[in-house]
Amino acid sequence: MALRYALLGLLAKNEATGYELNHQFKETMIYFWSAHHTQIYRELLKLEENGLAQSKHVHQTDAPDKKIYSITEKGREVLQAWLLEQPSVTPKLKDEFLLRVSLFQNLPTAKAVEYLQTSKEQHKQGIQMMKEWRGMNYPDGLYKKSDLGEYLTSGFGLKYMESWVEWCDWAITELEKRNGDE
Amino acid sequence: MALRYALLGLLAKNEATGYELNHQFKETMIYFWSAHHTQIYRELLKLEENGLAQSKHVHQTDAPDKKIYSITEKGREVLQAWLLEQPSVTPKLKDEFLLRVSLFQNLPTAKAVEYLQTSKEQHKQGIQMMKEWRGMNYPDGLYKKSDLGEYLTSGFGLKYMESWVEWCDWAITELEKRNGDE
DNA sequence: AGGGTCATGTAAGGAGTTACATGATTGT
DNA sequence: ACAATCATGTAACTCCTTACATGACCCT
Repeated sequence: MALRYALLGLLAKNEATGYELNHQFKETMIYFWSAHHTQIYRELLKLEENGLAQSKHVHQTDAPDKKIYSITEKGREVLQAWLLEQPSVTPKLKDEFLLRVSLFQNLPTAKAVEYLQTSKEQHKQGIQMMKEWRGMNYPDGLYKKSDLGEYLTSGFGLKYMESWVEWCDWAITELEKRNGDE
Repeated sequence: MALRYALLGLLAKNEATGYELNHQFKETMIYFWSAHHTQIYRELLKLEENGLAQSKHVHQTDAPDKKIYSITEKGREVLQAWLLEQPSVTPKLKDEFLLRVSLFQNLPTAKAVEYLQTSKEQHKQGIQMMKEWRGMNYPDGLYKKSDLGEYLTSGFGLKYMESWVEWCDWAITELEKRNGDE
């Protein structure tokens, strides 16, 4: 059900096409949600069926036609109700990289260190990109009220990546300490 | 497919029943993977079908009968091969709480702050529990080679929760700064 | 000439969740 | 008396992923 509310949340800000919503997902939600475009398009059809969103068909000559979705009053109410519900306690993360890390005793140390180093570099790049994005979107730390959630979660994303990098450094040190006794 | 390797990884350490594997998941993998017992039992049946694990039935009088699974040579090979594959770049986290946070502009500030405070307390308790668990399992920071992965990922879990708490503090401050202009 | 962007979808299959089912023993 | 622990599963359902499909325009 969460995808439904993620889409309603984005539509509560601005009307958008499925294509745009897909990009917004990738841009601002990577650190806590993800969805394929196929899933987004199907969920949008359901939103419309249930009267939570409505669409208007727009004909274009220079590009394929598109459907612009907007949230309905009922959609806003449903979103509100969900937000006021008691959130469940479970975090429920799924990270395949950490799953691999949990099995590092089955790999040669050098290979494990290599994995960590690659991941560290990727996250360092992510930090760089996030900083630029935030600098662009919130100059001088200022943001619109409607961007509050995005501001807070992008702050989380940054912190998450920073602590990931620190953890990589720690883990590499730990691996190198043990190097030799395998 | 990842669940399959998670189970093979646990079985590579020790033979275990589905019931035990379910508990091991909850104890040591919460910060990067999760699975319901129903899924685990189904996957174990498949592992056996594919010759990656084998089971022996054990009759008990004081408790229900059980099936002890152990990894086969083929299972170890398949696990090895997966570990050596290039890990994919995508993190693919799903966190319903952060999804709610991303929509905080639709909630009264007081409610948003309350959510953050509750989450902060939960994570502080998690840190406490994790520290005790690590103190018990790795006295003086020492661990067995076979626990390397667990040692590294539990270190990650600790760091993750700590940075979560820090982020909550920051987010609460940000919310309180804006309080009044809604 | 080839790749990227815009734009929307269907179909098939795999992964994950929820409800149901059983039943003895142990602890509060 | 009631809840938790041990122990395993089926069935129905929803959610998510991957492959396939179309086609014009723009940039290098």
